[in-house]
Amino acid sequence: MSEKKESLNFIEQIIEEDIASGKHGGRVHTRFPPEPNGYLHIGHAKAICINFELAAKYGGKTNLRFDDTNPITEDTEYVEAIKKDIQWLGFQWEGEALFASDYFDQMYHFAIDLIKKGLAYVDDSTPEMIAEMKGTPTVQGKNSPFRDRTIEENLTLFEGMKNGEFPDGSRVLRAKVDMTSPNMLMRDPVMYRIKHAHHHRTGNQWVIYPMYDFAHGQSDSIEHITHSLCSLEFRHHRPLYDWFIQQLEIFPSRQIEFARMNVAYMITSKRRLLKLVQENYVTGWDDPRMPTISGMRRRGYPAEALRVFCDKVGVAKRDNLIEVELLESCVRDVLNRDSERAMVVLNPVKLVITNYPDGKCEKLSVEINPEKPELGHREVDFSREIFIEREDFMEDAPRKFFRLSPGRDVRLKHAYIIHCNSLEKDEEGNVTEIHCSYYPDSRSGNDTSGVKPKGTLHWVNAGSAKKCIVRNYDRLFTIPEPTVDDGQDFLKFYNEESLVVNDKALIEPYLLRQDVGKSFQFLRQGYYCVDADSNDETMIFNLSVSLKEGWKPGY
RNA sequence: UGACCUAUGGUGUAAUUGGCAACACAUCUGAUUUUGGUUCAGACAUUCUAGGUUCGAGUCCUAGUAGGUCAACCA
Repeated sequence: MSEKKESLNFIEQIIEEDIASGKHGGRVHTRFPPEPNGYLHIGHAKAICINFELAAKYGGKTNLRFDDTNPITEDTEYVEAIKKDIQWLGFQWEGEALFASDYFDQMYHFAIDLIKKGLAYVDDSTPEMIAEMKGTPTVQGKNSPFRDRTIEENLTLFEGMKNGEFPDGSRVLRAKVDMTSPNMLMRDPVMYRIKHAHHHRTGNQWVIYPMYDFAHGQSDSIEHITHSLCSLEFRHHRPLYDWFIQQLEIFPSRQIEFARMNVAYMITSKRRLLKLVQENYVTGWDDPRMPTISGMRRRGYPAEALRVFCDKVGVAKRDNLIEVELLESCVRDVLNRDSERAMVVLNPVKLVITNYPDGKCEKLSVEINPEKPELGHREVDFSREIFIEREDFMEDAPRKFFRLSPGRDVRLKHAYIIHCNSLEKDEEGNVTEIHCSYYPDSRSGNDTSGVKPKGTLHWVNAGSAKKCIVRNYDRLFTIPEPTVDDGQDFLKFYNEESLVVNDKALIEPYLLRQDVGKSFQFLRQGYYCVDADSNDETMIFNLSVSLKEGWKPGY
């Protein structure tokens, strides 16, 4: 057996070094820490895959922990949606879902520890004054006049903060680190602020809430997380993350930063996604155009495709912009393998087979999925009148056009080879009907005609065709990076044609009453899934991704 | 007027740690095909720049250049 050396990403290298050195007894424990203030998107999908797959690879565990330390933006509605998305992606966290708010009491005592060590103080300065004293990246900060309060006074005031004796914004608890540090985050960061707000889990029990820097690392430590993975923006937080753990003398979780994923034509800013929803540019968080996990699910992207995509994208520390084509390739791959085939005519034109007996109806056998022959066949009606795709016919066709044109032959998929004889047009010159004759000995499966047409067309039987609605989706924005210039006007790059509804498409009856979410390959066109808006009257299909097109008509 | 991070095909990641620059996507050829799909074969790189160390540098050293991040009582 030839051993192929597997290449490791930089996080795996760190983990393997830790295991080799016996750190934490070789244990690997990660966590996915969403804030329940919005829906998960493609960027979260990458973080989820990394955390869960890395832990699984090394026999470890992954916690789901909601980072709910800001009561005014968070809600249980998001908690449930986030859980659903993670499970749909195919992952299960260790035990029950956890919450940073579960540790509020412990964090409070951590803060008291720090005060007692002379490493934290209550600051009465206004937010403006604190910002002023903090300096800028290139100008050192200045010490607060409240920095040298006695431990006893700090203890009393902090307890007063906790007991609700002071109004919002009047005081904060700050860590006493170093106002001259070149790292802004080390300039006496705020640990606790006063917020008389209702928390989605602790209700009105608390009026002080810890800041991210005094909650995240502490939660990691409490859960004995070994490798705390986050995105690059948190690089500057690491010295503070380590400082708190060191001063508190608690379990030393380690923060490791990786580059978050950017995908062309997509945005992952929660604020901007919310704006798209609120201003009705999309129909909701799960609009199939949204880069949210729920949106992609409704779009018909299989969870497996998302996982494969995240794996292929890799993990590194440099800024990146992934082409959507890679995502679409992953989606096609899974859908090609798994989805049933069906014939749907999106833009119908009638075709009459003049030498086919009127009133005759044949049951033709069609394969369900050529990639899975074991699935067998089903039957489709064929008769004298059918519909074909308008784009599959051209009166004056170039030589490279392999479809139907007067005088040319073409194969009807699963049926007969036909020869085009004539056509009818309306006053405006639109083709209204195409007349063909068929070769009776060319039936699919036992073709003895010897005719070798260049192309094969999909079709639907006129007598049994049903109308449906097809929602064709395209990228949400017209340029790859709609937020590059950092203007709020990313909306000017909104793609007005990101949704085109087609209500004249014709399906074969087989497609009626299929399960919501089920994917089909509409032969020669693309992958579509059944939308939840479908009902007994009308099926609604969402375009997941089109088939690759090897030939583009030049008109 | 700083600190930190990052630089490898069009895109994204590799390169057994100093030994023939690899894989995937995209693009372009060609073969196969009753889906112009799938599948198969092939093509596509001054490793940011300039010096240096070395038999040998994507990898090590020096100096540049470019991009990113940091000044919420958000996470």
